[in-house]
Amino acid sequence: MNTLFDNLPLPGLSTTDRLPSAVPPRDDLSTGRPAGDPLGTARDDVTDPVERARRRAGLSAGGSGRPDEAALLEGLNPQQRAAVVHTGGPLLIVAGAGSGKTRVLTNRIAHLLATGRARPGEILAITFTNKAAAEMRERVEHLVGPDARRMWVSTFHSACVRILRKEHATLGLRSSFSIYDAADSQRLMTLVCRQLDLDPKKYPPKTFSRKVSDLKNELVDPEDYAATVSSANSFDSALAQAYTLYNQRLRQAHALDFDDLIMVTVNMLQAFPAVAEHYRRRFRHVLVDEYQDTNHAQYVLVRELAGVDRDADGAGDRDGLPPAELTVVGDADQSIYAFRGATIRNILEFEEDYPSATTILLEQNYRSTQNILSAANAVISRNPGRRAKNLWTDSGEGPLVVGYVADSEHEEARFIAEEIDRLAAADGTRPGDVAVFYRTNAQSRALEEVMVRTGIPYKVVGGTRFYERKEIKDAVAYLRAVANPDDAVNLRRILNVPKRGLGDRAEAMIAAHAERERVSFGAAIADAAAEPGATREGRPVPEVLGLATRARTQVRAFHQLMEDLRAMDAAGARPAEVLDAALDRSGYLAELRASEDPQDATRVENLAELHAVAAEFSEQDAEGGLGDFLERVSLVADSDQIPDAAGQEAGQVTLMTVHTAKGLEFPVVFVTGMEDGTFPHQRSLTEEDQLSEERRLAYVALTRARQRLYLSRAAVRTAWGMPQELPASRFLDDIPGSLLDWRRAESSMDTLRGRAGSGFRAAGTGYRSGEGRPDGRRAPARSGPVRTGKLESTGARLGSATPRADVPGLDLGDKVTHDSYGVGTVVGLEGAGSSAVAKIDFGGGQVKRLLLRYSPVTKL
DNA sequence: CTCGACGCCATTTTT
DNA sequence: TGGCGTCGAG
Repeated sequence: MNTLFDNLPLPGLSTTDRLPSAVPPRDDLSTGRPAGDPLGTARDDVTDPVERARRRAGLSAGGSGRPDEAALLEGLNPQQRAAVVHTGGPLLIVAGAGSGKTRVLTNRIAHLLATGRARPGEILAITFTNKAAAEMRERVEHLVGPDARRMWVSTFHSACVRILRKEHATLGLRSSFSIYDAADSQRLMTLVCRQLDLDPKKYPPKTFSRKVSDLKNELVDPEDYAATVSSANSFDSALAQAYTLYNQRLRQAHALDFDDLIMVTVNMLQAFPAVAEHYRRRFRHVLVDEYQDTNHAQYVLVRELAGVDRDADGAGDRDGLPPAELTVVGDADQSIYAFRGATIRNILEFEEDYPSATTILLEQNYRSTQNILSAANAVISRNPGRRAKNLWTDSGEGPLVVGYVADSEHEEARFIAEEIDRLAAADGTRPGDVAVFYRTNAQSRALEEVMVRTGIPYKVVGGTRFYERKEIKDAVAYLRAVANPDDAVNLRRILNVPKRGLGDRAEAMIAAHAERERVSFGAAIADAAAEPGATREGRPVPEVLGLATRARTQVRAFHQLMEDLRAMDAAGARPAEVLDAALDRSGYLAELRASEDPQDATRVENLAELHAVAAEFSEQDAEGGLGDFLERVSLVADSDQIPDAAGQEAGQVTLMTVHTAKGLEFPVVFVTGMEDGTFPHQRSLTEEDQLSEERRLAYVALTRARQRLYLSRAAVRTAWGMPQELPASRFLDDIPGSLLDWRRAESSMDTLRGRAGSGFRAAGTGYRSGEGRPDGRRAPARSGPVRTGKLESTGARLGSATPRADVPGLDLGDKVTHDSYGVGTVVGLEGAGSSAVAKIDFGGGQVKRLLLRYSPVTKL
């Protein structure tokens, strides 16, 4: 990913002579609050022409003597160059996979600075991951020197946190507000639902939590939502209620969830024009990476920060500011986060949103061989309604894409391991050059087993993440509760962790007290801990009812612990010290250590790891308090532990999901599980939108490969303990046969049957790998490498008696029987072939939409 | 209040 | 298949 860039000759960029010596030194640690100086006048006031000239001179000093601006354009193709130098109106850079977009973005920023068109403090560059942000910052810094530190290069979320921390008073939030991740939010939602007496079966908190997230991404607040809901719909009105209460609870806890970070910032900017103006004056250049993954809230945020495209609507602006220069970079074909609210329309309709926009297409790929690109293009080109784009490369054909059909996931894994060994022997491919992708985390198991067995060093990226581990969440909950005494969710989490005899009952009493007295849960704990008859601010502390003496003693101890920890924090203890004290004095660590469970040993190690992170944090930022550390923990999470180290330095094969792989590249890539039902995922098969997203996902997967690409599938995959036979992925069908080198084109079963086939076994047949089919014969369906068109292999599995591979010719009104739903009537038919769907009324109000391909439906 | 048993349910997830 | 949450018995 960085090779292009690293090889670029950069004359005259020794960073030492970059800074005009006239500029007084300033502590770079103070960048946390640079916005007090919106125009950056205190430091880089370069309105002085002399100073400006000096800066330019500094930039072009030394080396080849060529102006630095030229160096920034060196080695770029015409489109890239145009993107770097573009001036003025909004700019959309449509950057295909591997087209050097990061380089363009960084060079563009450097160019802005080099030409004096922008000062570092005026730049806001937004990425989606902390890693991408760090990388960009580093690269720009490398180009233009330490001045670059004054830029804001961050994720949407951390930029918002930075703004919100500064403006917390405006919002009535304490500055150490808590940030709830998805798990915290869900916990809170569970509490809320329970309080509302909602039946968790009918109204699952998990679903509610997700819906609320969706609503926030759409900037729909509880009142808005309640207004749209008809009282007739019990689900929606329950949701509206829950949303309202959930938000109240958040506010009481001085907490924001992830989605709030964006939404609240947007709301604030809209509600307080002066605040908005402040940031607009500051950020004269707004650059957004991965624009295709922005959701509506982020889209609006960008508009608020950059200002609308007034050239177009001619509307006067209140603050008399022209809009900032907006640059967005993205690739609609790589949008794979729609399920989380990302909307591809943001990039597709950028030109409508910003009528004066310029669009630049980057289509030359510097990453992959032509065969790999052709395969990827073939897959993505099937997506409907897509803006045509064709990636090309001049780096040669390269080897064919290798295909492999295994009998089972174990066989698939074995093939991969053998191939890795073979490549190592043949051309010295190192494990670190290799990545293995899969659609879902569960698929890593078989791969890992083989890696362990064959001794290939490997590393699984993703999965249960460090900060999502229970013990880490517990420890962090202590810290959060220390920093924010009102944080109900985290207090409740640790109230009885480790066990201190404060169970549901005690918790409920405290919660009831908080409700009754209209105080926070934390305050209620304080009340419960108070001596009988104690007073606070002249008034008697209200008694917490229903709390047994025993429980009261425990609450007191707990409260004392928390207060002591808070005192430590207030006295300036480092986060690591507070963490130490919390784990130690609570008995948490002791409990783990005493445990026999080997899992608990790893938990202790994980906590040690967290401690190390905290210690390291203080080394980097000696002034950083608990709040700063928590912010880091909440937002940075472990994205940096994952990536670059993965491939390069360590000689380990990288195992990860395709989602995780986005933005990375490897010389050798194995994409596994190329089966309909695995990739594309089962649940996306019936919805066109979702299928399109799967296809984009496949596109992302394929375009990660530089030299060699392997696509493999398993004829039988065991999911949830049940072996299932799965047909080849339709994405394989999309790839022209001429690009593929099938090492093994059919499964043993296909061979046994005498025909290649995507055969469907009868529902309920306990097939096990290696076992022959009892019935032997099957209707022909797909063939392996060379497919003769798409046969209608939509075999609804028919009862175990007479399997057929074609669709039962269903018509409206036909009577059918389904293995689990029983007898029903066909009331609707949609689609054809492999995506044929029938609507079947099974009586009793049960109308099901069934994908015939997978449903055990038999015509009667 | 705690612990064990049972039953349910299972994508992807930058922040 | 396994992880989690809810239920009943001590």
